[in-house]
Amino acid sequence: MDHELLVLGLLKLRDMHGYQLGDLIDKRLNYLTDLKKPTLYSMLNRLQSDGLVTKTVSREGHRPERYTYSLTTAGEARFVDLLRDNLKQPHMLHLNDDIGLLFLNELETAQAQEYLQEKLVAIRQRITEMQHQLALHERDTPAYYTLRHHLIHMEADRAWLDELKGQLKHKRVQSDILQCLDETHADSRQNE
Amino acid sequence: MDHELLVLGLLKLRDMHGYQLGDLIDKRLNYLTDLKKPTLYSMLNRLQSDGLVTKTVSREGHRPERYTYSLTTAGEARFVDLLRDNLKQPHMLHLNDDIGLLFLNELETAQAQEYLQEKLVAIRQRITEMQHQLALHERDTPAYYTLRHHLIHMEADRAWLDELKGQLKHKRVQSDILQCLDETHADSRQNE
DNA sequence: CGAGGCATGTAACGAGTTACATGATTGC
DNA sequence: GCAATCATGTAACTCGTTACATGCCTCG
Repeated sequence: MDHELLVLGLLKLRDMHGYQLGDLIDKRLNYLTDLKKPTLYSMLNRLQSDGLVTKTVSREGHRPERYTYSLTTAGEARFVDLLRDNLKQPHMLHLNDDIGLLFLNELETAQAQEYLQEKLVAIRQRITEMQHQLALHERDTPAYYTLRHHLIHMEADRAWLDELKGQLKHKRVQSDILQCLDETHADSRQNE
Repeated sequence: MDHELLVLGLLKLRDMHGYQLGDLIDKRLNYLTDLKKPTLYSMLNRLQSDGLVTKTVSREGHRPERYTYSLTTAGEARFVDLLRDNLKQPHMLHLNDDIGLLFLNELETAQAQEYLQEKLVAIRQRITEMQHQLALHERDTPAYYTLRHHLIHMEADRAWLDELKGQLKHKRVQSDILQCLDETHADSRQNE
């Protein structure tokens, strides 16, 4: 539902046509999500049949037709609902990096280190890019907030990778993911 | 593909049947992802028809049948491929919280503060829970790594929310999300 | 004149969710 | 005896992706 919140919110700030909306999300808000254009277009159609937005055709010269969308009253109400939920809810954050991390000891230490180093370099670069982007915005604007929030998380990641790099050198870790399986049924019966 | 990595990786550590796998993910690895059982079952079937795992039936007493899965050689190769990609790639992290953050000024300051406070309380609680979970694991084990990584991010979030709370009090922010729209086409023509 | 941007889609597909079905066993 | 747990699924659905289609405009 967060994509819906995004689209309704942007339309609340200003009426827009689909392509404009899509470009904005692709080019300026790509750090928030990566909603693709076809998904967006079909969502706009759904929002319209749900009565949350209205569509008006317009054409400038001989350029392609534009369908400009505006929020209806129902759309505004829906927006507020979604916003409230989004702000209250502590979104469960699922970091896909962690899944690889879980199997780190299935690889040679040297290999793992090489891969993680690659990731670290890429993250450092992203951080720099984002810092430049952040510099373009005034303090205490919404875009500033989200960029800063993002940056904080990326820096947390970088710090983490630095820490991990150091620890990997020293010891060979052993897996304990499955320990619970043994514990759980240890008293009742043997598993496998 | 990360779910596939997870399942293959767990099966590499130990042969398991579907329910066992599902329970492990639900109860011990819920901070990593929230793969549901039906999804898991259908994935296991797909992995089997792709020749990455094999299935063997077993029954203990009159309990329901179990289908125990093991990695094939192809499965192991696939696992290593996925693991390499996962470790190298700096996953783009899309924080859904940020979408709400973007529209913070569409709400009364007091309201926004109330909602964010609610989120903050929930996050603090999660941090405590996770600290307890972390205490159960030895240092330098894979589970320890992932839990610690997670904790780092949640603490980053908490710090961020504390910072934001302070800043919201002072000033009324104004939206600058759309500034780029005006800029981009300012020279060519008027938008809307 | 060709590449790339503007503007909107369709079609086929895949991954994931919820709700439901089944049937046995265990624990209170 | 009733609820929860064990164990495996099916069916219908939503969301999202990729690849493709169309056609006009602008810039070099």
